[in-house]
Amino acid sequence: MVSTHAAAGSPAQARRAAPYTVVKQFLKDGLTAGQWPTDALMPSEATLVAQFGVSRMTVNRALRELQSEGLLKRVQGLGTFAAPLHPVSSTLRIRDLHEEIEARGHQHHAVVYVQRSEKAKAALATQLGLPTGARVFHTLIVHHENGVPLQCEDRYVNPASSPGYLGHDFSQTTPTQVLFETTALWRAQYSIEAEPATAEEARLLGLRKNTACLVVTRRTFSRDATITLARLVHPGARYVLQGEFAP
Amino acid sequence: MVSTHAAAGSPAQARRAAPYTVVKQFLKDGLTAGQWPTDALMPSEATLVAQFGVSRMTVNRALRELQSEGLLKRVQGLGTFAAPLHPVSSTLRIRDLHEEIEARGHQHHAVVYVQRSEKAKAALATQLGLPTGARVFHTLIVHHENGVPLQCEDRYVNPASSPGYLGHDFSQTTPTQVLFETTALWRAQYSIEAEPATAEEARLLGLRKNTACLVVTRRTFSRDATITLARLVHPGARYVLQGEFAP
DNA sequence: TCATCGTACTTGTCTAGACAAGCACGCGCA
DNA sequence: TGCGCGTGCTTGTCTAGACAAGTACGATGA
Repeated sequence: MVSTHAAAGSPAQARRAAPYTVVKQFLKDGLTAGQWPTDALMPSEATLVAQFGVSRMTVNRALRELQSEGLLKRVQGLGTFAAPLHPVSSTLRIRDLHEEIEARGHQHHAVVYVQRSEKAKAALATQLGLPTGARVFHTLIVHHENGVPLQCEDRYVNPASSPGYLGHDFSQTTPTQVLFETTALWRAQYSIEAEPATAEEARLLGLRKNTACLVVTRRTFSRDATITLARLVHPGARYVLQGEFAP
Repeated sequence: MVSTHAAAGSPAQARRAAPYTVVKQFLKDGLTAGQWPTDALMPSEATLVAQFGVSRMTVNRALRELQSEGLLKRVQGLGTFAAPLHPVSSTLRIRDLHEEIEARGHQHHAVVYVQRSEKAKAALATQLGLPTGARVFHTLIVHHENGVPLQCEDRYVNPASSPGYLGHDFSQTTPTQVLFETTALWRAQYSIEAEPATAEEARLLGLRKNTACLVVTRRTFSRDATITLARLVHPGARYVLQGEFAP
């Protein structure tokens, strides 16, 4: 095949779409149009090569990317199949609060209530993977957006992971930032639930007791150890997690 | 370079890792070990080609995949840079409730309280992209896990998107499944917040009024129109959204 | 009848080389 | 001094061909 790669088209024209994106778009369009229902056999690489007049590597890249985006399933020796078009599962993005407030163009400030070393009780020690009674760092900070309390951050940190943790001024920087810069973050677990505010949380956030709150519990791990355990309490009426997806 | 592709190694041995995965792992390890701090210049493709003795396409694939995983930033003409190692933002998976319950090996059943066509009030019509007073389908269903009410699903459906919606028996199948099979799902928006249960919700879920609930609001779109608007209310004490990420 | 082998088709991966395009920097010129 | 252009580095993409490996299925033989 002669290389048609070089030229063509008026130079002032918008640049030609890369061939692999053309193939991707073709398949994507067909999928969203219902041309290939779930588990239908898609055209083989050889077919697409012939159809678009490109090399197999190009077609392969298009298919591989669509697979990694979850739109296709590929089985060696069998073929390529249409994946269930997002079985209503989806993903939700969780951002750092400081970032989020700044991104809204609002002002963030933090009030530190607790910043000390404590002896861990049994339950806490277990969660951090430490022996009962081991010393852990504890901070309790309330974050405000434009002066309104938005999050109560109750955090325990494994001293082994971040020995200098307590030395920071958390009215100027956030624990998240500190931990992020001083530890090798490796894995995190989240859970989100609704709970009534405890008496203390209600006081700190300026709420009535038992107000519905959105509670995010986050555990963060380095390769070997638990770095930190955080309980983030948000007034339900003021805080919303939002997400979106598209195939 | 002579092709070393063919042979080597005892045949009974575990198959050699693909070269691109070797390069990927090398870079991943260095990143998590802190060898390249955020925004550090990573080795160029040419360097890695020389270092690993593979072709540029192979190195390129490794780098491209790491970029799509968010671990690297690449700028044409400049180089490859270490991305901030997940700036604590992460993603949370949202699954279909029916799937989720079955996956736990539990029994799911649903009680239908409302299943009819209604005239949309102004606010609702706007959200569905319809004129005020247009007819919309309305279902109100409570889902149980092993007999315990777990979710109250209040859903409005655009008749244009799924004309046969009301014809289904929702004690046997879920609206999610029906809509998924009959419409071309294209995009969805989520929001998650904590709210006290309304009187009606409390009654349906067997809760005291004002109990903290986790409320997921989901809007789903086809390419052109809004398909459905759903309000999913979960008792805070019984339902937890969980997620995890790793680089 | 049933097990086994070969074949055709599929995806998985790699190679060596090529041209395009974006960026930084330094040299030369006005 | 200050502007512009060339040069060298980088990534972005494509090609044609190759071998590997997994699957299905029909043909062959016991």
